Amino acid sequence: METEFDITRPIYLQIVELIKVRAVREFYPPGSRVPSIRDMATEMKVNPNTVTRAYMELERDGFIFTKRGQGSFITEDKERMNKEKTDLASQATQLFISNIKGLGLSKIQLNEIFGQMKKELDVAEN
Amino acid sequence: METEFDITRPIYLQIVELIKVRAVREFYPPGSRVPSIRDMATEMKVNPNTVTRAYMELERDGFIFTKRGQGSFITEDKERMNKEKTDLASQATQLFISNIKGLGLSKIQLNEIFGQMKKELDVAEN
Amino acid sequence: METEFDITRPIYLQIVELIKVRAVREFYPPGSRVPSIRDMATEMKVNPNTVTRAYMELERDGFIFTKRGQGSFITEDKERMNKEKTDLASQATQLFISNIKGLGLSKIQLNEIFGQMKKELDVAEN
Amino acid sequence: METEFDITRPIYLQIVELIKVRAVREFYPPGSRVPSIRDMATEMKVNPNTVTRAYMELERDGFIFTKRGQGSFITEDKERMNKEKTDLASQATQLFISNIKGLGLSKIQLNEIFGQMKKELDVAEN
DNA sequence: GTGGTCTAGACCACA
DNA sequence: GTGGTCTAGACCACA
Repeated sequence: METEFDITRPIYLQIVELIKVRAVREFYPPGSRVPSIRDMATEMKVNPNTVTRAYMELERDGFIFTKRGQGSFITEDKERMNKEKTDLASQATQLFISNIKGLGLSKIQLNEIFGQMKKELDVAEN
Repeated sequence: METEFDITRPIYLQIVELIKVRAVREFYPPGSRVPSIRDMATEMKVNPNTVTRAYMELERDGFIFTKRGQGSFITEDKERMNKEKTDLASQATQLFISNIKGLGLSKIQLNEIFGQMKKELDVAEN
Repeated sequence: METEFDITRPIYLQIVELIKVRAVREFYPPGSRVPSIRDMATEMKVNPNTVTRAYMELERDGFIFTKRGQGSFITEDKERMNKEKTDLASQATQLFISNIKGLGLSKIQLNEIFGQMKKELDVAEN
Repeated sequence: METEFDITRPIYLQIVELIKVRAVREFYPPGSRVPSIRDMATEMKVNPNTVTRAYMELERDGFIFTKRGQGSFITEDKERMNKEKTDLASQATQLFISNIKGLGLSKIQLNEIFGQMKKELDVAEN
């Protein structure tokens, strides 16, 4: 099984993204400790090795840093976090555009959609 | 393994959606024949039974109709197709909102995003 | 082989009807659990997939509802059950008519038949 | 495959009944020739041996008689034919009763059914 | 335990 | 060729 529709990606990458989303949303605030590999593996029901790989990726990426014997911590680098936030927003935007493009929606329909988005995201129309 | 990361959905439902997207985008125009179960199974690298299930779902749903011995065809019901288009747009919108919400983006950032979307989707700002 | 004699219908549809008959006759009362897929497959000596298909059909039809991990249950919707009862009666009636029609029975013979039916079905003649 | 619901019976018996129904309805009038084994086998898409067995059954039963080299013919015995007619009517009646019994229909519903039957079978109510 | 999904492969009816 | 049905059997999620 593996098709152009199989949207599964490696589990370790899914964990990488989860950590990023949680950090950006300050569920894991800057400088806070992320769950231990063991705990995360239990939560995710995956093998600890998989979590290890995810944390290695995050560390190489500068998103977390590890203190021997103490655990891993979210970066306190605000620039870094902002970049991540921007990336996530950008990915979401690109995904939306590619999903919507080609549907042949009318401008009226598109404007309705934007209206809804602005309302739900608290962006005042002027 | 079942985690909040596991975004896999049943393959047959992924095929259902693929057909819908292709039809709404008129890659499969109204009334046209969709690939045979065998061909689709080959294309997707899945078992023919899985495709059969997807096609059954689509037929039950009134999205395709089947002529025994001849194949399956996209509905010519314009209302039906419009409803599907609206649904796809709505799903994409909801997904975007849930992805973006909670990132704590500023109004300036959000407006930039809307500007980009409008540009790529050819919606004139006024 | 496909002749006007071949009265076989798909096994899964035969199971669908069996469940309906048993429910209408309250062998499976409203809200009661129907046998598990495995048990029914064993009872019927068919493959579990075939029973699964029958149960899917019944669920789609609103005749049973399924609780994951617990089993499938007969609808408690009385309207639904009454409709089913009426349908079964109607089918039986049509079958009888088509079997009897064209035999060229005399009115006397037909009236004898009705008399027998009324007697066995406890419908008082007046 | 073979369950309590599998209502298939031996093909040769199905052919036996078909011939009887056709004869009683005078599609094959008394004394007329029934199709040759070969023709019937072709019509039914079954093996000639199967038809042979059906015809043997019918002959043993006195329903048809065979003239060497000429074919098989429907009995001209009117008593015999009447008995057959009565049997078919009786079978249909019993089937109807067993289908309807236990459904718990009200007398009103049952009387509606009888009304419909009488109408379709041209039995005047008085 | 329960149902849900999937594969591999067979055989059939229809055209 | 097309879809329809079925078997045998695997593995999974849910409870």
